[in-house]
Amino acid sequence: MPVITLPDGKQKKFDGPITILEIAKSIGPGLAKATIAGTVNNKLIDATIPIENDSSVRIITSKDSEGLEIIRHSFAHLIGHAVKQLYPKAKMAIGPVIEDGFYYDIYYEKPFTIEDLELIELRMQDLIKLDYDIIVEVVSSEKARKTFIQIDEPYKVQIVKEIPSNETIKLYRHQEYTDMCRGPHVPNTKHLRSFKLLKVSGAYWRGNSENEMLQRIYGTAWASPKDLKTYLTKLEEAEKRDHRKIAKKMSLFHTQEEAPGMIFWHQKGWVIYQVLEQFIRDTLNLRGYKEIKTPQAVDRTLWEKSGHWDKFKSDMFTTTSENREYAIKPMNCPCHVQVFNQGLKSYRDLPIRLAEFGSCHRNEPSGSLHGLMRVRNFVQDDAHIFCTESQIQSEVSDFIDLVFEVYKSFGFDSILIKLSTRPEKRVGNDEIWDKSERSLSEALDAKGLDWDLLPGEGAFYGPKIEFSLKDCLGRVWQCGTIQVDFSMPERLNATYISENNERKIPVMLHRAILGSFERFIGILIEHYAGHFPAWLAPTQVVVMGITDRNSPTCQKISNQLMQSGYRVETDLRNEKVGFKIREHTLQKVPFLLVIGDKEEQEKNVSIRTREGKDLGAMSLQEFKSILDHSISLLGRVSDIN
RNA sequence: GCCCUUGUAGCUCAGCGGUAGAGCACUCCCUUGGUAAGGGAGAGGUCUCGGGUUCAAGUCCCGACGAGGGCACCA
Repeated sequence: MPVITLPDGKQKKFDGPITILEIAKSIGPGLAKATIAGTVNNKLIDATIPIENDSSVRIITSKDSEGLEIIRHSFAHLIGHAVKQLYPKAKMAIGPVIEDGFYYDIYYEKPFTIEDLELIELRMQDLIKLDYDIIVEVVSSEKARKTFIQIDEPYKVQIVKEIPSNETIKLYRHQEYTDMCRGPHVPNTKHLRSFKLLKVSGAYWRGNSENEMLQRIYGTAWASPKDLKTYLTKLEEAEKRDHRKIAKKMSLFHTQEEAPGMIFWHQKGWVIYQVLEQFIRDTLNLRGYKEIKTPQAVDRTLWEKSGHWDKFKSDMFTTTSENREYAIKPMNCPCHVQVFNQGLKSYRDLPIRLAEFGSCHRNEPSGSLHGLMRVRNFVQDDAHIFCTESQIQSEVSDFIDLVFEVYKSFGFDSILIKLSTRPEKRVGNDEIWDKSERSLSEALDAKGLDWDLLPGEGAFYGPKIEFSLKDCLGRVWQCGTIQVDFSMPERLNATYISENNERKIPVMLHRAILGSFERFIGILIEHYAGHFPAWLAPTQVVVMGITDRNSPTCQKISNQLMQSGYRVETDLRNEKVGFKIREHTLQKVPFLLVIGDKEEQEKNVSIRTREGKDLGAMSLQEFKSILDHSISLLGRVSDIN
């Protein structure tokens, strides 16, 4: 005789075991219709599993976030149902929920094509329309094992094997199709309405590249057709922001076959790059960093000493000369230690902060290359801080402030922070790792920041904090980082003289704010959709005339602006002003300056913004102050779109 | 690196066995026009590269390279 307590505190008494669905029915038919699952004492449960004891219960519909997740999970099963009908020989592996959707990994002898995907989607739609009940069955792991052996699902058998044998397993029956899941799932396919299969791709079984490759079908699903449409529109919009497309239209850079993963910067892209570099240089100079420059290619013996040769040999580009082997540097730190090692250092000299805009090459796997986001040649806003152990925390703390300040200058407010700790392949003893990891987490906590722990994801020489930004597609890109390194200074014989006149080994902090300029510019292109704030805009002003008569004046005004240090173009082409306005607006130039007879007479310039706003006529002096103001805002503008 | 898709004019794309096509851009001519495309003419391609099938190959097959989407990797 369970007593059921509802979220509003109301209690209901039932004569015997009762299901979520039945409780919902007792409240009202509308609710019953919308019921997807429930929670019993805050634990998720299927709508059709009987509750025996007194419990507090919550009913879940598609309006709850758990509800949407359950819907997506059930859609994954529905892929299974459809696929097994169409391709009986397919073997189902795993089908989890992911952000905005779900996928299913499947083994099948032939690769699925786009046409297969359409067929599967159509079959799913047919199955949904049957409004069939999904039957959940709680069984022993032995029974589950036998079931999957019987229907010849080897991947499921493997998964069952890894579940402790005393645990029960839930089987979900979709008519003739049987799947297995922690659940819960929707009780009927009538809850599955708004979805779309998006793509097929390869994926390793268990995410391990040693294993066979399965085929992954991705889909998205939502509580309503409206939500689905909103999401699909968002995807389209995001695609328009793709930095590779925008960069082509704006002529920022290109790549070509002969140099995969390396960037040919065009003038306009290079302007952005240089403005960024100077901005970081100025910022670092104010904070006691000393900029240096070190060699591109260094003898392999240095990389052997630093430990890179051992761990990353195949990822480095090498070259030989006169029987000596060199590696093109994949990072700057070993060279920075060489600079530190010149001359005897005292504890009084520490911390020493050496910065370099160092060009690095890494032979990244071909399949990982992606526009500016993942390249083989990149430049970091790199620096290494040599300090004592007692200085670590304050250096880390200052750096975190710096990162947030710099990101703010670009208008980034959602920053993800992750702390990565010791990996399996590493140098240095556990005591050192304990100390390093603690110093990072304490610095973060002292600032009251939210962060995620990534166990085992640290660099081989030390733990790290990573700062990541999200791009328009929701992909997360790591930018800033700070890494504690107790090992490399020792390996490369860095020392300083302590207060007690002893030789001691400094701690080294590897750190970057933007990460690579390439990636950061990629993120900026997508973030601004090409509408760079005036500070970064490759061309800040275009001066154009109405007729040929106005050309000399245009030229004069352009020259004046250029002499004041602005980035200016002059458009004297034999085209109508509307045509020129259109072109430069599409090129996202922030300010368009129009000169006609009227302006010439009144010694004015007419201003139009790329947003289409007419600022009217004004003196050149007035315009300059508008431009100065716009530039001084940096990227701290919320209305850039 | 692995799986799938893909590579035609400067760009975006059509053509899918029978001697290369469109729009935009480009060049020239006309037009001097007041805030998102004025008009006309012309030029432009070893169809990524290398093999093969065929009387005949952008078109079909194999391979290489690049690109796209994932997976794996990311010091």
